[in-house]
Amino acid sequence: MPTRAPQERRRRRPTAAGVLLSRELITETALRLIGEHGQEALSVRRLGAALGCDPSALYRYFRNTDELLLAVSDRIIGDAMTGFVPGPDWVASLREMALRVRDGYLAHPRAAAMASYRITRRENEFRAVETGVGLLLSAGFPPAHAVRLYLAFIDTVLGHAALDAACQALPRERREADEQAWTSAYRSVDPESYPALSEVRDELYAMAGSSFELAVDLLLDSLAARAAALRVRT
Amino acid sequence: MPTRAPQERRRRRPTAAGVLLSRELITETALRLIGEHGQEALSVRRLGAALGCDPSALYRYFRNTDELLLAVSDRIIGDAMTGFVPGPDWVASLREMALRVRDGYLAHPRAAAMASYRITRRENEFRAVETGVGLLLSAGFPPAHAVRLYLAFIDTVLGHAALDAACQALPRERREADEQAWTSAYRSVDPESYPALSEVRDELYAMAGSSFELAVDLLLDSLAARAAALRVRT
DNA sequence: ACTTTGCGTCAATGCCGTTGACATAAGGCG
DNA sequence: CGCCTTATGTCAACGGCATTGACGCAAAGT
Repeated sequence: MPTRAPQERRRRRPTAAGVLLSRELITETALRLIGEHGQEALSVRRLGAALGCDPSALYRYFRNTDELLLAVSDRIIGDAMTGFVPGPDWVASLREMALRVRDGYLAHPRAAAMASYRITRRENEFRAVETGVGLLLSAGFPPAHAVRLYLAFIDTVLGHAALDAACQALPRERREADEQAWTSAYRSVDPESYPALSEVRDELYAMAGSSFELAVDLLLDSLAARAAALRVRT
Repeated sequence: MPTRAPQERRRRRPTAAGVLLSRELITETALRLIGEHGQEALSVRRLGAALGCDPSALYRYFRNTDELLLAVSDRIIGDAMTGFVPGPDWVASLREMALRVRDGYLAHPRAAAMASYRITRRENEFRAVETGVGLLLSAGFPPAHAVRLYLAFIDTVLGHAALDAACQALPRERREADEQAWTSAYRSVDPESYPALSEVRDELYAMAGSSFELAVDLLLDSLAARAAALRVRT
């Protein structure tokens, strides 16, 4: 396996522009490109241009763009969770965990959009599950409940994060068109056919935003209520 | 109605292959293509081939591929919601709506991934929003709350549906490997490093399933609690 | 110093969405 | 019935995309 050897490269050769390529440098540059110029800035050709090398040189380091994006995703997850330590308040801790995951995804929307539903089964994921389940156990839930509730929690977080990231990853004009729909198309519906929509027409602008925090808070409220009910019963 | 009503076409002309094009036929064929061969099977050129017409003919019906995608997306919503009539119990009605949307997306797993986060601005989506917001208004929420809570609700539903659909769309062996991970890799972690995981090891198999219904029920519990609190306060 | 070979470069392939010019037949109108 | 307008299918072309195979140079290992 000449190209994707995980071990240190033995031969290194500067590009025409004098750059020394490496997997790290490539993933970093890809992240930077996405962050600076939006999602459509990431193509093999543009990445090559940004790195000062021929586009095809990247194939010495990644089998294809999918593998490159997975490498980028790995890095995102790691970045998001580093430094997180759960506190004594399990609800607040789960909340912070949710926000961290969301922020990590939103920082790199395009990569996130395609990575959210892929299970990495790596160190970082182990630690996240351990942390989340541990928090629910500390809340007093029995193991069977803790596992199921954690799944509901993390899927809600991931689902919302993926949705938000996917919106963010849309080309600017499409995203703006989608958002404007709530203050134009939706505002001017026929009151006869759509009475509820008409009644809330002055609030519809809120539909353009993200519901992430509200949804997480609603979910955590439910978890807190169930934990409290448990404590009363026992 | 601002639904950009594409008024009935007056002139119709068969393609070289003898097909009469229409928005309906095109969206149907697109949906079928995606379902049969994955979302990368959907390109203007392939769609043209499947329809027996020149690719550029499609631009007589849709301004670009994005608009076509929105039409496909709206059709999924329509299929999911046809025949749904909200009952007097708003919680039960929202629950049924959630399940219907989930099933609609699962019926087209590959299309769901690319459609879940878009705002179609079309009739079926109008009706769905009308229904959902109407239910929340009937629960006693003021307009501003109804809109925000509906967004949290539908995003939770769509987020979960997209996750489930994305898993469904994975190649069989990969999906089974992912599911088995919860009964193998995760079960055998080091108890010292991962105490919580070890404590729940006999329940981890549940992580392989979907948390959709539990998550929806948790959310609806929260909504019901807030509605009750509202009623007490007033 | 000599050989080996990793890897950057070049050129080419075959996709993709989209556009503008063109041709033709459908349908209104007299 | 025949003309005229125009909707709409077709064709050719453009520029961008990911990916590949051949090539040759220089770095590593001896």
